[in-house]
Amino acid sequence: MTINDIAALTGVAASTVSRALSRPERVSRVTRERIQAAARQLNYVPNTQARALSSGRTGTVAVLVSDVTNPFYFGIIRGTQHQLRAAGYAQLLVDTEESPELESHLLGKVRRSVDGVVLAASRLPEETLSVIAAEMPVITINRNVPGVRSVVIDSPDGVAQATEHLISLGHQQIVYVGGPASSWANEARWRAMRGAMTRHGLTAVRIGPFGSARASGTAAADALLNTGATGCVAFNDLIAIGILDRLAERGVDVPGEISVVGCDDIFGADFCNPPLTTLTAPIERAGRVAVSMLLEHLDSPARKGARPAVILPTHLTVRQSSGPAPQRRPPAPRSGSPVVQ
Amino acid sequence: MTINDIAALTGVAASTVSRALSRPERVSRVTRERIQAAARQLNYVPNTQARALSSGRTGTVAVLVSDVTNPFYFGIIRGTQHQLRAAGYAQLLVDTEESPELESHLLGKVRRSVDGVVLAASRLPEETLSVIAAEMPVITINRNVPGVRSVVIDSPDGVAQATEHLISLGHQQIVYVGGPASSWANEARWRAMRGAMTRHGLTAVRIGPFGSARASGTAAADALLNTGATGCVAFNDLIAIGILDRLAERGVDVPGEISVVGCDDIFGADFCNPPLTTLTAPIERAGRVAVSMLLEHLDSPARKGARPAVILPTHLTVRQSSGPAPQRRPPAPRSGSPVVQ
DNA sequence: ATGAAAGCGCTAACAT
DNA sequence: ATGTTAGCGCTTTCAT
Repeated sequence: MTINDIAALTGVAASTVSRALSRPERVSRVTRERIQAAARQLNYVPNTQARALSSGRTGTVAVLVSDVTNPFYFGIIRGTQHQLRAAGYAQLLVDTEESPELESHLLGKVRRSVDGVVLAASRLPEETLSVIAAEMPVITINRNVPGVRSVVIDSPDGVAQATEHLISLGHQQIVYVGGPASSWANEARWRAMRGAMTRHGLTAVRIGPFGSARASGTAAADALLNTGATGCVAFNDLIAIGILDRLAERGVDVPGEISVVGCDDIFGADFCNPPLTTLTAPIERAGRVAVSMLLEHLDSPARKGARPAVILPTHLTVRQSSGPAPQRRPPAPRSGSPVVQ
Repeated sequence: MTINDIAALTGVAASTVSRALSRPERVSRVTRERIQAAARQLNYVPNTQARALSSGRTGTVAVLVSDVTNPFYFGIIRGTQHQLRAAGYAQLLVDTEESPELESHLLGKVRRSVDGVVLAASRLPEETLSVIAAEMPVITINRNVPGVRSVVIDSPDGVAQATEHLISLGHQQIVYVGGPASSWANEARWRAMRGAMTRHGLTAVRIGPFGSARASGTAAADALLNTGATGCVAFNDLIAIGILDRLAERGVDVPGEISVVGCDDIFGADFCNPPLTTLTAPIERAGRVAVSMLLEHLDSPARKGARPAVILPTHLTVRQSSGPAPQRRPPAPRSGSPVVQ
């Protein structure tokens, strides 16, 4: 089933069939309708590869995530999937496994197979990113590099809010539980927290880095207790939930003895125990916006400057893992050695 | 950067370059190394489209899920992603949005763009599935159709275990909370539960169908209370967690007044409140095995009969949402009209 | 408005 | 073992 079959059936040239199907306006109404009818009748489906080979456009967009295992990306993937589908694009899902090398390698591999790329949480250095963005349409999520279109979720602002929230509850010693060292968002969140603390004459403490996994919460919770803090803001909900697990295991009451605030509001944050106070991020929307911007750029690469970066707001969702600071000084560090930076 | 550039640089024919890169053993050692060196130096990346167009193989596998939003599929996607990557394949992720029409349409669209398809929870009728499987390499997950390779998670067996578990705790009135009507797994689970109940001289009751979403749990919980049952097994964890939400909202104690058992053991089932007793399914493994079987078939379509279907065992994980049946007769139905089938 | 013809980059016979 | 020659199915000049 090729355009040639349709051409034979309708008695026109293959090129006319091609036009009727790709640029209907360039063909007379009657032939167009005849061709389209034949195509429908023959149940014709264009061959993507052939089309791509001659036109250079693949109708596919790659979405790179650093870890398919992380629920945060599920939200992103939902958003991209939704928007891509609506525009008739296919989605190539790629897991870079937190490795800059792999990311760069895979990017090279898919380069010719896609029209553009959504980089959700790239681990690549700035320069590399700039170079890549110059070679192909790229949009990053939660990563701000000059000259590269991006959508970033304003978690830093949210982290500041979260910090104020804890401070207003009487907490004085608040710890930032750091995420992966290579994460751009991690640094941004830490800076925001430190800033907020400083504005209140307090000193922020940071522990970590920890991996973005629930299991990391164990070590994080132990380190956290060791600091003697009464509250913490974790890099993300996964770690926060892990901290909750460990704290329960060690018999520490949340929020009675210690308040825990997460980040992102992933699936599960509202039904864990206690339900997690967290920064609600428009994750799915970030995915959708990223794709919109990318496709917008694909359609008119001319307007280079248009919407180079959009920032999506977050808000604090207070649930039950945060509460007033304990009245009495928290007990001294319990055990183990500090992991304070 | 094409094979022609490499050919020019090394002074051989393009076809030799092609061979050196795709079937290294068919080229003399020296030329092969010379070519490979040149390819590396020029940073050559083969054009997937062109390769696909002439060879018919795309190096891509489509994974169709009925709803990217459902955490169950995250597990599947992880598994397929992992295994596909290991074999050097790319993964095209497709969401069929629970619609058989859309599924069939998208299948037609991607048909020529992929080497094979993994159908995770197909909503297509048997005949359609048979037809498609005859036309292209297909493997289904949790869907058993004669003549179609499949990997099915033995949840029915698990549901039987779960039912016995509840019976052994003294429950007599146990309800099956049904999932989507179009789900093959849903029917299989219901049959398993009914069978187990019958073996113990009890009568199973089914409510539903409900959609595979946490929000469905609200209606499900209300209908459940209305039956006066002391225990239930839900089609999946998403619904079960939704039931837990609603039960808490209505002040019903779990497992004191009613026991809730889920199915699949998705992310979150272990940290919801109370932690969910559920059937632990090897979800990720199902994805991996599906891909292995598919690729195995792609490599040697000859052995048609090899491993036509594999069944993956499940096991019951007892947590805190199930317990002894309440001593006294449960209170009479509370409100609303029954949704009993 | 339509047709003819030349490729896109690669693989796959067929020769040598 | 390597070179030659056709295409794969489509888009896209360039003619008409």
